[in-house]
Amino acid sequence: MDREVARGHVLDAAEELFYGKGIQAVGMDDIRSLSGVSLKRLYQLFATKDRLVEAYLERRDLGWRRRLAEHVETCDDPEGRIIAVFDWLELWFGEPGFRGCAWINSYGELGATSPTVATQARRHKQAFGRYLETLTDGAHLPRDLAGHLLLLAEGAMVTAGILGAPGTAAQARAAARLLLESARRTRPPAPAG
Amino acid sequence: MDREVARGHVLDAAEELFYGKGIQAVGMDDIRSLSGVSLKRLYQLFATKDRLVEAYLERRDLGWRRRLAEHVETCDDPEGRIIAVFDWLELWFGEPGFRGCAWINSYGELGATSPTVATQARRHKQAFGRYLETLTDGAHLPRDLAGHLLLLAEGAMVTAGILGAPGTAAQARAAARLLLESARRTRPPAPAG
DNA sequence: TGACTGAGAGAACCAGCGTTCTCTACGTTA
DNA sequence: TAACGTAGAGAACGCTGGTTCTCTCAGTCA
Repeated sequence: MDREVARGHVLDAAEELFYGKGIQAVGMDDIRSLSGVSLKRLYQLFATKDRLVEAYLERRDLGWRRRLAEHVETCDDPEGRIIAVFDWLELWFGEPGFRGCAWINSYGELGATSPTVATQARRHKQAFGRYLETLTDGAHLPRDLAGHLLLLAEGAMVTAGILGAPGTAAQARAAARLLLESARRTRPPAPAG
Repeated sequence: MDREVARGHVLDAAEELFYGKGIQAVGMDDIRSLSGVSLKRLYQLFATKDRLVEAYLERRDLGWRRRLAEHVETCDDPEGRIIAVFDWLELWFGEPGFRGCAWINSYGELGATSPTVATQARRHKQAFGRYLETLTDGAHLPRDLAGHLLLLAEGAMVTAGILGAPGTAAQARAAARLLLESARRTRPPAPAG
């Protein structure tokens, strides 16, 4: 089996298990069973469990942000794009197996003891925050708004994860609309021409 | 040593260690060392680690909500009380050893495998949400606002915990003010008399 | 005084798990 | 065909940690 193919299988298994059950609840043996990659090979690909966790979080970060961006880019209106973030959250929350934000969960589990996990969580949230800033910049709205939207989105992820309330994303979107209107009122769009 | 005194010492140790390092990173032996209560006594007080975790989360829930309510009640103005929630978050975030929300962290760590922890986290968040509803009811503002404020507060806890950004609570408070104004505009206070 | 109860200290037991090692078998090349 | 390198299966190792057991001792009551 090709090295890259094996790597992909291992990361697929890691993502399913780590996200679904938590990192410490999953043993390297479980990864082996689900991926079909032998322990020996597994340790050739990832020297320690910590490295596997890091690779899992890195790959998921790229995928998560790509999926979000792809959805947002289906919308042409700069302000609509901001709202589209919350539409995408709603889609995500509704996916089978949704269990909250992988980075929030990992950070809660290992943030205090694993610098690797703490760093990955911080990077992911910073990247998401910067992405929201590109959206508010694109709509000529103040960056304060991006900060507020970040809080709403994070709160929605947590609340949807713990409470599983079905209307959480819609609630966040409604709040986002109100904040967007407030921001538009204080800083109207650049004059045409 | 009196039973209740020993129980208090154990829970003090549990709270310090579980909150600071995560639940799975702390062994019963660590609890014994810090509390000064022997393992035998410890297991007489809490039959299993799971029961100790439950008692820790229950006691912390009562203390956390009491401290919040005490701060909020220093303010007489119904709308000011709503803002006071975010003032209190700012105080909390600034405390030494702050490491995010104990329930969000516990849920991330054990929510998928421990019904005890999942239940405690859900209960705590529901109680906090209901408390916010009493505040919006008291200010004659719609309950939608309470839901939005919950998302902001949860998002602030997560963001302050992971990013440690010092301005997070102030940002959440600013967003809360905007949402409160929006809500007041659509549903003005009940007519006097 | 002498059996009994309860407490503390710490060893012991047992299971889980990260990591490594052994054994076997198969494909490749001279 | 025969030596060799590599891979897989799974046992083994060592450590951690939840839980229980043992031993000792102080205090109590007949």
